[in-house]
Amino acid sequence: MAERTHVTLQDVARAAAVSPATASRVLNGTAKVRDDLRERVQDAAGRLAYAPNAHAQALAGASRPTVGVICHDVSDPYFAVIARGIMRVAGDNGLLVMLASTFRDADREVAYVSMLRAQRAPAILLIGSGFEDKTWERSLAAELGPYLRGGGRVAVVSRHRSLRVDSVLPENRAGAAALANALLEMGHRRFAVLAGPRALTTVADRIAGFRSALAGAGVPLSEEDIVECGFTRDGGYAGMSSLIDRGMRATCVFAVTDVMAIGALTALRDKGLSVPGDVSVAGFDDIPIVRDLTPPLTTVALPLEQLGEQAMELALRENSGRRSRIVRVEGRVVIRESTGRVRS
Amino acid sequence: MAERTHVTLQDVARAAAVSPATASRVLNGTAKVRDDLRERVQDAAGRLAYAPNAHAQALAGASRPTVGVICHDVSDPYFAVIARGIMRVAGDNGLLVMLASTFRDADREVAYVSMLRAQRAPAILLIGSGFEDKTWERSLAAELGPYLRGGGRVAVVSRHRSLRVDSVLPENRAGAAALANALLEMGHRRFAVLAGPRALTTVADRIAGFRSALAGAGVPLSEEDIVECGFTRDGGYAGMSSLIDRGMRATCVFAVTDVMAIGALTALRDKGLSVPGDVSVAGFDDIPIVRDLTPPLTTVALPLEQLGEQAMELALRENSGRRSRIVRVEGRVVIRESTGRVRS
DNA sequence: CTGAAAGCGCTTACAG
DNA sequence: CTGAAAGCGCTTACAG
Repeated sequence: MAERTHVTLQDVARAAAVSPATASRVLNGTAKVRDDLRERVQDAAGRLAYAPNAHAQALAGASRPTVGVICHDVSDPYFAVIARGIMRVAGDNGLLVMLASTFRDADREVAYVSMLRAQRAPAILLIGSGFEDKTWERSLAAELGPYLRGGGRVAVVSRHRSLRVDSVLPENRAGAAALANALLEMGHRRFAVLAGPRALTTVADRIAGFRSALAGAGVPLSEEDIVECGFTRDGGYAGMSSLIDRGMRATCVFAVTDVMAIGALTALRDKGLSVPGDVSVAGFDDIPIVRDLTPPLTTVALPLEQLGEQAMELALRENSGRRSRIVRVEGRVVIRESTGRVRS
Repeated sequence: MAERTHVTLQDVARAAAVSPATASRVLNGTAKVRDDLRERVQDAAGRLAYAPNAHAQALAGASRPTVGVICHDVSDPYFAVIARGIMRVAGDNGLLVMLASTFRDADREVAYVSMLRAQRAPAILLIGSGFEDKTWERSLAAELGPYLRGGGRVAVVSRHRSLRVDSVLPENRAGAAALANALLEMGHRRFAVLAGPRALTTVADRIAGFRSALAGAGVPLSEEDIVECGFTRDGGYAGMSSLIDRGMRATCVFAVTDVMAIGALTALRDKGLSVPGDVSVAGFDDIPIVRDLTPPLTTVALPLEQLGEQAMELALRENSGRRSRIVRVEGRVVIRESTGRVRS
């Protein structure tokens, strides 16, 4: 490998025949400098293609303008929309944003937090449901605590409360309950649920909300009606397929995320079943693509972009109180053509 | 804001009653240290929740394990799959990956490169078509050149060659030509193209390939048959809508990306036209979601994940030669149900 | 306004 | 094996 050789402030100062201090002041605009010196410095910097060493700057006390955002998978459309909101607010505040995917690997998540902490990033955002996992939470808290005490800002979206940091929380229970009520209203009485891992708080909350609304109407939802499958499009496909294979009795299937519902719809198509003719399907989140499906998907719409905006704003705005702030965000049931009335 | 106060190596060393040098050696495992000292250091570090300052480490010469990846929009499914490939290879090599979205803003792109350069990231990857824009290219080259000379690694995907860096290039012309031939074979003779900005090299190449294959068969493609619209799902929707409104004569529409084709399909559905009954639709890229559309989309499949893997590998593998390396990647036509034969 | 100097928190030869 | 010291490249009081 070629020698790593960099142009330094020293080099620029020397070329401009000024002190490093003066060169620094010119390049950062932190103080008035005589015109001719300023020009010489700018000239030299341009000529030498000088790029300041961010590490040295940071070490010397300059502030870092790059916030870190950690999610499970940037390619998940749910996250993608949230990220857009985060970046909008960050951009408005002159901040750059760098994203990382953990693929739900706890170690990797801690590694990213640790790296961001080591880099003294001004803020860290954690997006997406956490696991009900004490060990994981503890090692995460072990990173986050000192980071916060050191002046770092943290905000999370959809994360279990026990982290005790500023949070944006979708009303998963209420949203799922509202959806259940809408489906009951359409005449459905036999349901199945495509669930992701139950240890995910988001999954648990959505199932609980859905189930309690059904219970309120005297409609049971047994454990057999709940298929636990991957929290992905392929998971939804597999879950729906097995549901069909074992002889589904449900008139309506609730997939706990739109992404899973997409897989479910394709599984139904592949098995030759029609939606909503043979069975109705509903999801949760309202990611943009569901409008392009055939039929368009009934779902609980979360203001995803706002979720991201609010999280970034929480991280930006000083928390004057002594306890963590929580912003709760409501979902709204959107009925589209993937669900139909039951002919009685 | 709370005082930013951090635990330093000094603090750990003091607490363990050793020198900073020894503490450093223990924490990095760079040299043998007597067992009792080692334990004292590890104890102290744990107790104080010590996190090394990455800036100081970097400045002192340690290597940085985080590569930067810059794309137009992480939420674009095309990029998402490529990113997965990048991350797989990076993970195998013990590297962390941070992603950034530019939203096609040249200034922002340069800002990210500059930041990564300032941070002395070991490698920078640029993903996605560039504009045919000299000014942009120049300012980018002004950052990349010194970065490379300083020992940084750069690799790009789908980027115009003039940057003169290691590249992974999909065979856009050949792929589009093969698609055109397949469609001709199905009996189509009247085509329309939904194109993104012509200044994007990817768009220009795909149109050129498509058109030249048609020309080879004596089928003209006039400028009026090409609708220039946004390089997004909404662009495809708008482009298709206007095509319909002005009285489309084509039997087959080629959208230069799958993402645009998705919008086109929905526009057709909204106008009450059936695919492929009334009109056939084809895309390019083969992003995963197109299998879930109804009907599934005919397209040119690019091995997207491999594109990312190869780019990361280029950045990792020393370039012994004096010129930049180019990896060309072929597309493969995949006929699905969104295209049909023309009954003659 | 400008410069010399100290200091940010590490790592790594260099001595012992 | 261990420690004192120099140095990485900046910024910012502190003097002038």
